[in-house]
Amino acid sequence: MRQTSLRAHNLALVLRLVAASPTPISRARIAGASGLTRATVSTIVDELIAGGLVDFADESRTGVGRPSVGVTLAGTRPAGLGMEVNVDYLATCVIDLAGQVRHREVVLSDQRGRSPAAAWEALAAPAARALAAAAAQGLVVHSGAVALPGLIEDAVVHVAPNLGWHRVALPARIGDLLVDFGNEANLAAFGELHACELSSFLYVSGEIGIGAGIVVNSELFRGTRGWAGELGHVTVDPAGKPCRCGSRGCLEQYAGEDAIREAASLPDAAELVDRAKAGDEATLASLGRAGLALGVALSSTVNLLDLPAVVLGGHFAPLAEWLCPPIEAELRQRVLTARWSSPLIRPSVLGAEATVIGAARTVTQAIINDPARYLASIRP
Amino acid sequence: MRQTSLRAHNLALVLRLVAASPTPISRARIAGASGLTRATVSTIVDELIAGGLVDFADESRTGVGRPSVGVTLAGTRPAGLGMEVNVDYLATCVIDLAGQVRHREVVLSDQRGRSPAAAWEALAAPAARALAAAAAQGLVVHSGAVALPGLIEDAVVHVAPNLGWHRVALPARIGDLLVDFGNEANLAAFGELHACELSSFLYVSGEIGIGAGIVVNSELFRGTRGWAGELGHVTVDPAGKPCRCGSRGCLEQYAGEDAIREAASLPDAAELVDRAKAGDEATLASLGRAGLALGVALSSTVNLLDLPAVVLGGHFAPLAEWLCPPIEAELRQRVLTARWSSPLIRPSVLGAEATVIGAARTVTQAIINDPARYLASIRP
DNA sequence: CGACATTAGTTCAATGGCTGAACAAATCTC
DNA sequence: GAGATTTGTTCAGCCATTGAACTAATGTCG
Repeated sequence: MRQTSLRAHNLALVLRLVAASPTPISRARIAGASGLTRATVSTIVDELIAGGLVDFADESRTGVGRPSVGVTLAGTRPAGLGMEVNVDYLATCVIDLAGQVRHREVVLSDQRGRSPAAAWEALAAPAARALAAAAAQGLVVHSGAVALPGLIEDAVVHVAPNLGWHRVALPARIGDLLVDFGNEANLAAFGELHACELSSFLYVSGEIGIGAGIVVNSELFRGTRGWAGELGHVTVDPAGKPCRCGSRGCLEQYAGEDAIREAASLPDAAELVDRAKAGDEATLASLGRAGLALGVALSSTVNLLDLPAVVLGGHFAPLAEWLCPPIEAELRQRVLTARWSSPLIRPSVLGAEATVIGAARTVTQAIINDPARYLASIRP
Repeated sequence: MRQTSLRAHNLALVLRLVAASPTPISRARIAGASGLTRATVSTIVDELIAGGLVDFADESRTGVGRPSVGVTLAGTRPAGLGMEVNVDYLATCVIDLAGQVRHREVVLSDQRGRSPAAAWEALAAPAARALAAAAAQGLVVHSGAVALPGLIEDAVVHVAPNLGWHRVALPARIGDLLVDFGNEANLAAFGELHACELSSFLYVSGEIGIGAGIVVNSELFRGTRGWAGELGHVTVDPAGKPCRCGSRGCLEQYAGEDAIREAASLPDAAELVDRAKAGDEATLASLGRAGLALGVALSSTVNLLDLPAVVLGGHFAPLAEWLCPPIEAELRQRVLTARWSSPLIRPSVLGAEATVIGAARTVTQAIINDPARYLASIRP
């Protein structure tokens, strides 16, 4: 470790404290919380202000002693562009450093059977609109991130079954913007992490397939190659229904959107919530079976990973009312530690927006985690 | 981060490089590998030598240029005492900084129904013998670690079903020695990590129960409270055999030692290997069924955690010959990524010794990870 | 109302630790 | 034996943090 990395570390430390504070925080309090001296904090804050990452707040604290000048995250300079290519829609969003959503758009557009190149082309227009909207608000977008429903490693999609993609090399930029790529469920979990007060949970993403993001102590667990969280292919019944992955009895065959819809004899999954509310027998039975299967798979997951909470996201979120009871019953029975510490189950806070917001958040979070690199990149 | 923590970080960085090198490594090469200057590395090595953590090697490299003086881990000063309290035996071992096993002892002693206090008393004698053996070799034992087959958190055993323990507070010392406590499977995985060349794997511990340790990028994944890895209670068949944990169809009911032995109609599990070698039909069938169940549970685990390898430890290690084929068949079918990257399955290198060695290793590894703290503790 | 307590922020010399260049040491090659 | 090569040391310089003294701005209380 070099000497300059000490400063890099402390820049990150201070910026993290500013980001974690809901209200403007004084340099004196930063010093107290970080263990640094007030002198050091002042020089570091000066550097962050010069780089446009934080700003002084207008109001100052009132009370005994000299009033403090609050420090907040800058609302304008580095923003993040999040994008999502999913089976039947494209989505974009822009968030600022503070995590505020400043622009959002969803374009219904079926990607099944389309080539990756066609998807990039389709994404170009909403991405350009997002950048324009950001510019209109004085935001400078630093870079972008794209969420995809597939297994991604080193800028290659190994497979994205529901898009029909296979071994697709990903572009380094969309337009002029540097972009990164990530798995849909992982990014949704990342988005949810910053929107709810939980710091460890399993985020279950119910889209056409079922994925999951594992968050432990506020960090995403990615596994060796970033492919952790394939909950949809956890075995629920070894001799069960064949799955298109080649296995049998995968969770997806019992709790996937298509499986629930078919078992409820519905032509369109969008009707599920209404039918369930209306008390439709077949729908309720189908949801009960899905909840049971989810309960079995989640129990195994919790036993393996020791997670205190499960967040139901994507299409599962609005169905939580009917899915939670059977899931909870299975967890109570099957989780070894449930007797004295039962896992919490609840719907996602962000719902369908979790994925794009999470993608955009990776951009801003990378800056917050390593401000020195960002500062070096904007003026060498 | 303070200024002194820069030195602390670099002490660890240099010591880690020394520990990672199989042969003595020169200060010049440490400088090259660490990015520090030769000057800095020299002062840091001086400090480590003064603290007794490393030593200069006797021989020096021959070749063009000034011969280098190698640096190695010191073989004497801080050693670790590992202990294991298991269902039917107690074990102790002493390892030095370099990871060499310098003493080992196993005492057959049934702990079922004995109180925790009785277990500590039984452990005192072998622990004292280990300390004496260490002293006779000039080793200074720094502290100890005890492996237990149960769920442990903050020096409390929540439950250790096979020992019959429940909510047991653990002592901070055994004799005069500071001790720490850990889960048997986790510590075995930790031991195996340093004995094999894999850096990411699932260690499956087949004792009376079935546990697992999850290792990702050379780090143990502990979950939120340290209870990750309860593989034995992953559901293999939702409507299957009832388990004493209160659930149904747990892996332990199909692949636990008792389950395999009973299905093979054997009075003693020790005969399993001989019977299998002799080609006994019932034994082979029982092992086949166990392998299948293991395959199902491991497939789900690999899908969730993205692990490239599975190590069969404990009683599974000598049975690997018969367990591997059905496990591999299931993994090929059920692991989503198996088509292009099939997980490796293999028996443990350390076998039954993995757990105690892993426990002892936590002591020495803690010193290697934070030498500054150790140095401060031995002379304030 | 004014002295004092209190809290925030700045200044500056001192310190700890790393760097880089020059140098000394030990070996090999030709 | 001269030169090339590599290792390790010495030392001045630099960078970031520290700690104490100082200034600044407010509230409190007699």
